Amino acid sequence: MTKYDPELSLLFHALADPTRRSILTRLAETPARVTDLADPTGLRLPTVMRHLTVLEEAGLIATSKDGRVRTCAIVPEALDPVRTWLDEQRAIWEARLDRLDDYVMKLMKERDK
Amino acid sequence: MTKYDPELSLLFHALADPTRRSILTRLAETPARVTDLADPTGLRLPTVMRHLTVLEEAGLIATSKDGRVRTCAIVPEALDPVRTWLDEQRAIWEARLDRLDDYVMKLMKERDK
DNA sequence: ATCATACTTAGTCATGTTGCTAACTATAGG
DNA sequence: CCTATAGTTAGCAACATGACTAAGTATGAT
Repeated sequence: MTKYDPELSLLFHALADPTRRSILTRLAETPARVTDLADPTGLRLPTVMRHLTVLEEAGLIATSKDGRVRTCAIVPEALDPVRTWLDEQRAIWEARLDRLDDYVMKLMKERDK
Repeated sequence: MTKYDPELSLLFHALADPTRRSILTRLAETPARVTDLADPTGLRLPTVMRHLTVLEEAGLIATSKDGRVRTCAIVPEALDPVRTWLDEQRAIWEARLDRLDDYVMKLMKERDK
């Protein structure tokens, strides 16, 4: 299932940037305005805006504008597909672990040669 | 903790590509040679090699060369940091869920206006 | 020794990403 | 009305990414 999943790609890509992860962590505390989010990053507003767009397109945050202020908040369930994929992988990987174990060990040793 | 984590960035970035995810899934079944991995992707060898390098640098796979054949295998524990980060986030996010819930709902509605 | 196999390396190309500045729009406050 | 605030848009530069071809190296088979 989910052979080629654009949603996962969007999510993983959004999470691959440290600035975006820090924004998410910040938003986990409380919703915030764009300026509030930009401040601790040391980046300019347009740059942060772009990061917010990426996060929003991945579904990780939702934003709304009230007057001239845009407020951003996390969408907690957005991480579900990631967690699901991870669980699926772990299931498969662990099922094969027995017969892979020796193999991997051998490879690891060889890799460090 | 892990304010700015290059390891997480490497992992998430490696997982953001569907081809790389399909390679991982394929490797979950059994170790495989580079050619075996390239075949189902429809991509050329050098392209697949690059993907393998990304996966290896992220620590997701280990490879070794025996004669002229390079064999690749998954490194199951490589996903641990991802899982840990996800769990951390969920913990924070869910802790704030009560007071965020109304807020998010409002934002979601507004977003779809 | 010769030849096919299995990568590997080098170099190109188009596109995407991340940062910036400058200039613009829209709203709140005095 | 005027001005500061909050965001937005446009456009640029530097570098990264993902694909390719062409040519090289190393190894197994005959």
